[in-house]
Amino acid sequence: MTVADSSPSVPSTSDISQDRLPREERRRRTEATILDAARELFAEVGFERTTIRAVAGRAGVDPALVMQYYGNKEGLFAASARWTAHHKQMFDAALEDIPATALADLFERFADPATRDSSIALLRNCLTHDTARRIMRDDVMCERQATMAATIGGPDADLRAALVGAMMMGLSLGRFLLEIPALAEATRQDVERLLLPALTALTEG
Amino acid sequence: MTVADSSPSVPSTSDISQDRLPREERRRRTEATILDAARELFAEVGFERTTIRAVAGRAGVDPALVMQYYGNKEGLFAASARWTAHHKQMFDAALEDIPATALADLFERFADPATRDSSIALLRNCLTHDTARRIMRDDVMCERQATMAATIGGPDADLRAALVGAMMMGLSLGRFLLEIPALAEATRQDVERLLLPALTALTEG
DNA sequence: TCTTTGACTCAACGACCGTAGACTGTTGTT
DNA sequence: AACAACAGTCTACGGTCGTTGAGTCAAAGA
Repeated sequence: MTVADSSPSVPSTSDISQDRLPREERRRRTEATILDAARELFAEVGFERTTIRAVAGRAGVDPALVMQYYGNKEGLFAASARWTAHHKQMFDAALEDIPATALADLFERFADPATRDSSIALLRNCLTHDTARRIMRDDVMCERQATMAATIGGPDADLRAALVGAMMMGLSLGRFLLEIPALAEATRQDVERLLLPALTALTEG
Repeated sequence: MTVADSSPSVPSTSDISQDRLPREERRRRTEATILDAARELFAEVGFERTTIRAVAGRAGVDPALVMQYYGNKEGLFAASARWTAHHKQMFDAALEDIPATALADLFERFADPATRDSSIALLRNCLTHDTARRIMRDDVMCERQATMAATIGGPDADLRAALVGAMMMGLSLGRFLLEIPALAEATRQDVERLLLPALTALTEG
């Protein structure tokens, strides 16, 4: 039995009484409600255990409507896990600011409810779902890596940048997904204080 | 359609012509063959996409036999992903040897065919399967962490050790699972050369 | 007001999967 | 040689899931 099927037809977002709305606006809202429900479930239980019926149930909608809007389950996931690259600031970061910028980016991404679910959905599924893996590798890791490597410079720039990315992934995993006690309960300040020197050793040689 | 169903009844291990064997020995071999096939598939495609029928097919055996030996799919996975703690050497490692020891442990684990599959199976499923997550968190990360923290000492010992563990996880993920080019193609020497100072900054303050 | 468009639902199909129970044939025992 | 034990197989059930096509009903246009 799928865990996600438990929640009945209680919409998660505040879309109560969307009567008296123009048809187009109403459609956009239900479409967004479905997408939010999908993101939540993909983040909570992963792609395989997430059911179209469960998504529809959480969104307060018929399962067939989900198919009509997103084609199939894969399309729904692709729409849910789309990466919002808000690390433009990384472009402007000087060499000595890379560690702090990378850490701040990570913590803010997981603190903001708007980006948290899609980040977790991507992270949780990137080892078992091909689309998630492709996005994580190409759109997240490789792109970040290129940006950082340009600032780092030197013969090992790419590898150094990739290692910084790997460290960030390991931290996210341990703290937010596996919830390893020592990592999950530590304050952001303590993590930054201990990790900054290590990352700096990686960016500056 | 499940990818893993494609391989027909070709046993993976060299158990051809196990006729003329005492019954007890023969049973042990088929049981091991099944477990190997399961480990491979759990490592390759993950728990959900791995089918009892596919495991049986790869082992050259009837699906019902898998059930008879391991009870259910969950039992089969638990038997496949059992962690073989061969990091006893970590106990003897002095403070300044922790980084090198941790890295050597990681590389050897993924190089040895005997431990590689179960490591990948555990890693690939620890975000979407509860048993894998529990083993990864309690039996792998927390235990390692306690061993290292005892050597590190100081008020931040636990967090420092946990961060080292997280770095190792991030590296394993990026290099062996996601196969991020810069990480997967780098030599072991280059990775160690760049990572050792960073890990040392973490263990010694 | 009549018609049409489109958001949304209902009911069901077909496939796959985990699992169970009865069955077969060979091996070891007396 | 007859019998018992057991590794291994065959067949099928019950359930779930992704997906589909026909149908419903309210809102927009003429």
